[in-house]
Amino acid sequence: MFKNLVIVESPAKAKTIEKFLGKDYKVMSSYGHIRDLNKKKFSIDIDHGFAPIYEIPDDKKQLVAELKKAVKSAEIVWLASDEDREGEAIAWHLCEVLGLDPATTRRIVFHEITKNAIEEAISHPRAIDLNRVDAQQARRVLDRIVGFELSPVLWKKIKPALSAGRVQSVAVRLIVERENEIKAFRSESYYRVNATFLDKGGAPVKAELSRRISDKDSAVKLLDDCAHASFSVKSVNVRPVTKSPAPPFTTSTLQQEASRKLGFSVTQTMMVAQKLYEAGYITYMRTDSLNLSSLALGAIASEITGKLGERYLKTRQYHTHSKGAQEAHEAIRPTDISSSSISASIQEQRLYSLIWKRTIASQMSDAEIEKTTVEIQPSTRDEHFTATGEVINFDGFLKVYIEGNDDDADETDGDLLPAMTAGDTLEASAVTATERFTQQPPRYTEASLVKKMEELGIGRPSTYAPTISTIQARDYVEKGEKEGSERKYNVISLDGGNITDKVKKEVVGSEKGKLIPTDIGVVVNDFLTRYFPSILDYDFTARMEEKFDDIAEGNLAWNKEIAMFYELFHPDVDSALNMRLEHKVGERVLGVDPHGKQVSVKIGRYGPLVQIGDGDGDEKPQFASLLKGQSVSTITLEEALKLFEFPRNLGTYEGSEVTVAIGKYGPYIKHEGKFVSIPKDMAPAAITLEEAEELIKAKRSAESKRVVKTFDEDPEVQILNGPYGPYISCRKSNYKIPRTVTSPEALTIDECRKIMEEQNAAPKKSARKYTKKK
DNA sequence: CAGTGAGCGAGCTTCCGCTTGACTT
Repeated sequence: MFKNLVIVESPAKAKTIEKFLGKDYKVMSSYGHIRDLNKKKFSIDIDHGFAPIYEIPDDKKQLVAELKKAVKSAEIVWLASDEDREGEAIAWHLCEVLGLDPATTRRIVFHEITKNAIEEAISHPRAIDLNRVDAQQARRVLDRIVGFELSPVLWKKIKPALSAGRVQSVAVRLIVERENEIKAFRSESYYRVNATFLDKGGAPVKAELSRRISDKDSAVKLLDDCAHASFSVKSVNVRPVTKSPAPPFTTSTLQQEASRKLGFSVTQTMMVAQKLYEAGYITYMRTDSLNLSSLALGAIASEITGKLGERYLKTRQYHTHSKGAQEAHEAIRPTDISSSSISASIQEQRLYSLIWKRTIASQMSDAEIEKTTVEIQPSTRDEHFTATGEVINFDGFLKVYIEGNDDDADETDGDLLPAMTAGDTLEASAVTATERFTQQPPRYTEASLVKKMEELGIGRPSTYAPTISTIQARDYVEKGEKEGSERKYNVISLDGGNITDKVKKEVVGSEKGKLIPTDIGVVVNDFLTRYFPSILDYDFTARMEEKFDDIAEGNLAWNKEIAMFYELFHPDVDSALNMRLEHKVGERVLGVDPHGKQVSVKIGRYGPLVQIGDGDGDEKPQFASLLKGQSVSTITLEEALKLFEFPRNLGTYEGSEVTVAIGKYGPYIKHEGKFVSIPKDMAPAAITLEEAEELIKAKRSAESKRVVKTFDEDPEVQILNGPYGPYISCRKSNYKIPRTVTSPEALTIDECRKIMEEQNAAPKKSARKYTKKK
């Protein structure tokens, strides 16, 4: 028996605040939402005011039972879910399910987990805000309608099991449109001219010409002019600049910075952050707030003054400018700022250190920098050279943390310049014109896509990472694997009066980890933007958010707004479903084959394919899948016809046939009933018998390493090497080697038998379904 | 692991936002 029951969203939070509240309070967690629409059914009663039909999912039933029991034995129930739209709805669902009265149940909120904030919240309970709950219901119902009406259109018109939604479809659109910009981009070359001058004392001054030179002839001419010029200082300009620190982390900026500085994927960042949160090292990691609690501000201030001195402190409160931010939590910060490092896994330490530095820096003074610009005039030309130098007079926050940058800028200013005054003469020791190329727009990375999504207000901190996984799982987008390629460029130098011309090489255009649309992504996007332009509009979410705000204010009725939307949206769905097109969506006719039959490419049930014959006559068409790296939009007739040359017989090796074929998992070589995959960088159409033999040999040697140990006593028991490390195999059954075993190769047959027995005896835990791709 | 894609037919797939498990032979 206890007096008070407090329900929060997160179990880690429950643990923390239970400590603050004392023994009269029991704190439990709802683990997020406890009710939702059915996972598979539409669950919206369109004819009755779009009433949502909620249910408690199976994996929440036990939790709900426990909450019900706790409610019975409590005198007062406090609903302390987050102070945002979803939190309000969670509180309301709790009332509905637990049989509490929304009008009288005490609803409390706190933005920070401190004793003061919690006591303050307890002393100011309010009722549930039903208008805000309605805004959440509108959001939920809208997303269900869009997702569950649009996806089936794609199943019918393009390919089964595809999906569309308010957030994911716009994310895909961003990536497809960026790719289109890149395709339309034509790189141009120009010359950048750098020079090193020497002052009277022989000190070097690095400078760059104030304008770009468009072509090689002009560059040579300029260098020639410089060879016959004298140089003098035209002007010296010194001005102070200040730099301010970046605000503390939100989910989005943490994902970006962990990607730039630690090379983490957004999922990885969130997994590591979750660990840190559960261990009590950091505050909540799914947040859009820049706010730091007053307690935290005080602790950070004393940390800075104590370690670095008063001069480095500048207390700042940041305010978010993000669209749709709901600020239910604090910014992401260490819970104990006096710990600059923690003992945990390497990844956890690195992420923690990043958060610690960013948090400290956000409360530090501006850096004070003196920027010097010197203009250097050649006697033979109108344009001048510019040298810039920086002197840091006071480092401020730079002492601790510098924010990363997405574009790989190759500017280098910040050199120290020798003292110069106008009229000084300088001597040119070297002038170099380097060929450069205008840059195509950069492809999105996971992190830069999150940044863009946040700017547009689509998605929430809890969904950035899952959305990026979804669009990859649906094969709309994939991460680039191509390393960069070599490019040649000219370097023309003037050195000691002679002009020399060299060709250098650089590696550019690496696509590793960049998001690139697939054929399916492109076709789905073209289809959706054409037939559902309003949903795919970048401002759709922002406009809906305004409606939700009005609903939350009590100025609009949620189901009327949904009805208005539905009246416009649903007819578009119907007409898209029923339209008849001459060609399948995304189909492209390449021409005719030698027999005069039509050759076309399109998206089939299993992905992109080529088809010979249009199926009009009696003859059955022929099909072949496109290879990885080939695209519906760029494949030529010739390349398409080559795909029908498989399986290809290469000849014989060790007396048996060697054939090349295209399978479900890509191109492969078949020999004596064994399959050998062909690596991505080899063209299956051009592979030779010799190359195939090499691959077969390589596969055999890998195979021989697979067996770690066999036993004379029992040939059916083997220790094998698998992707997760060594394991025991016996008659098609596999057994995990316990973690306590340090050297599996030393296991005896008896030990193996014991391990197998134990695992056979152990009740097989209800095998969780693993949604494995392919 | 290693084609499958029409001409039968049924049944399945799918959204966004809150939360954490239990799981890797």
